[in-house]
Amino acid sequence: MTILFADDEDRDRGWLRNLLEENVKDHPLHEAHDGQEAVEMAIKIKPDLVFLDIKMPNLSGIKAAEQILEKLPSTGVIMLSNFSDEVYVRQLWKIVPPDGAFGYVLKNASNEQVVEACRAVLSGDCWIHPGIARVIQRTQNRATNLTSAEYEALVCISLGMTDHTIAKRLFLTEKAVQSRLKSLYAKLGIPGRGESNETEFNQRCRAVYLANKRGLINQQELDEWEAKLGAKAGA
Amino acid sequence: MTILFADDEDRDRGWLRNLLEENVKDHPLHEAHDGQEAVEMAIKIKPDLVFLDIKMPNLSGIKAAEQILEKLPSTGVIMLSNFSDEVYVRQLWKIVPPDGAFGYVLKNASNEQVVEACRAVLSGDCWIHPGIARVIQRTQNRATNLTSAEYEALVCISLGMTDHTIAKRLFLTEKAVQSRLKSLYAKLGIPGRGESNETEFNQRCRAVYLANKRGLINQQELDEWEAKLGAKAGA
DNA sequence: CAATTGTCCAGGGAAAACCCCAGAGGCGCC
DNA sequence: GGCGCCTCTGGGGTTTTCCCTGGACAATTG
Repeated sequence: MTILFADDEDRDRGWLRNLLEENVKDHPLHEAHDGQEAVEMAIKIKPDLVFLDIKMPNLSGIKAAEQILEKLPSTGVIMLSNFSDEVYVRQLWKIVPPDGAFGYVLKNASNEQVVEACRAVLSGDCWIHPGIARVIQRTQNRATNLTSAEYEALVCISLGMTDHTIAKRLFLTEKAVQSRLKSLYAKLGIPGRGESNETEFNQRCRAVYLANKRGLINQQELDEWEAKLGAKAGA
Repeated sequence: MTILFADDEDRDRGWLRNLLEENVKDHPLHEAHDGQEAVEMAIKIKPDLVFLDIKMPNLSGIKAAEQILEKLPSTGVIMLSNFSDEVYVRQLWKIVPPDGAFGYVLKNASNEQVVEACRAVLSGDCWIHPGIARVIQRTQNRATNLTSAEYEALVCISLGMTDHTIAKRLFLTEKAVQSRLKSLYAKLGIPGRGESNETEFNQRCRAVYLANKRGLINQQELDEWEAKLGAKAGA
């Protein structure tokens, strides 16, 4: 029962170490300081359980988890996050094997909750922080869950692209782009021009605002997309 | 030399207490758990130094600082923040008396840095975290520093309002709104339609993206504005 | 005082965003 | 097979946003 945990913040790492030493005894503990290191160490020591901070330099916790699960699918993974962002839940959902055990705990969790999550995952169960229960629900709700096409469009307008630019980048017609946007607006519940007698919105900006508010996107994610799409454009 | 510190997170509060006990000896320490409590305690015990987390329930650290400085202008204030958001620096700049001592430290600061900031403020100096030096610079640069009119416009489009809606809310003509937006775009360095041969942007959304990226605005701030402006609209 | 800067306002024009309608192909599911 | 869902497509429209030029006023600054 080996445990690996990765976090770039000294303070959080210390907290986690103390916590695990006291409460989950007799497990060898290993520390990593970023995502890259976590992956390398995991492959070497083949831990049963991995704690990963989401926000880490070099390699995000999500991507680290992806690589680790690729090589060692039976590893238990517990994500640590400061935020209840839906983006991450989305991504995690994709990379975790259907029968895999994983946990998602927010950093403001109590010590007991972390221990609980730890025990659950070690015994093959999942543990989801109460604070993101509703987020999980939303990702499984038909009416509000975005398709990947809609999500792509959302990212693009969030970066400030025009319909025309999006069409070029994604190899679509402008009509297709507008079609995606239309259904995106509908799913986010943004009233159209005719509807809703008083409040008038610029749907494009409103969509960005709501998406941010719901944690569908966040600045870090967008910056990565910007780098990706920008590079494609330059070529 | 009394010290008061306020933070809603148990973990951070414990960290701060230990740190101060060990390094800044012989000062009575007082804890508050939110902004409101911090203000009340400050008025009672009249501390020489106050640590305030920016993100707190009931009353934000900024607002708490404002109220404390109103009653006790000679209090030294050190803000603790997770982020290097320009919004907060903007706001802090306004409420701190010109000759007041204050500090701004990010939460990922080392223990030494916190002690250093503490000592500086106690002896009447300011201490600004290295990570936000450039942000401070920008707030004082003519070409990039937004006027309050431009900032208002920025907030409004970030919330997803149309020109027309903004005009109504702010009691302006649409032309005036567009005028504000135009200079906002210019200051953010967003190329217009004709310029910049290839890259085409939807300036409105692009402005929101860049403003978020630079920390001019953030979700929490926007939510507060939304509540404020929404209420005004309902009346 | 003059010069600068920020703000507001105007008209007219081009482009982008959004609206409604409808249809067709692909996909998985019962 | 029939059904629903997602997606792209088309035509033909309205509204909004953005552009340009230009003027007026107040406050600040040299």
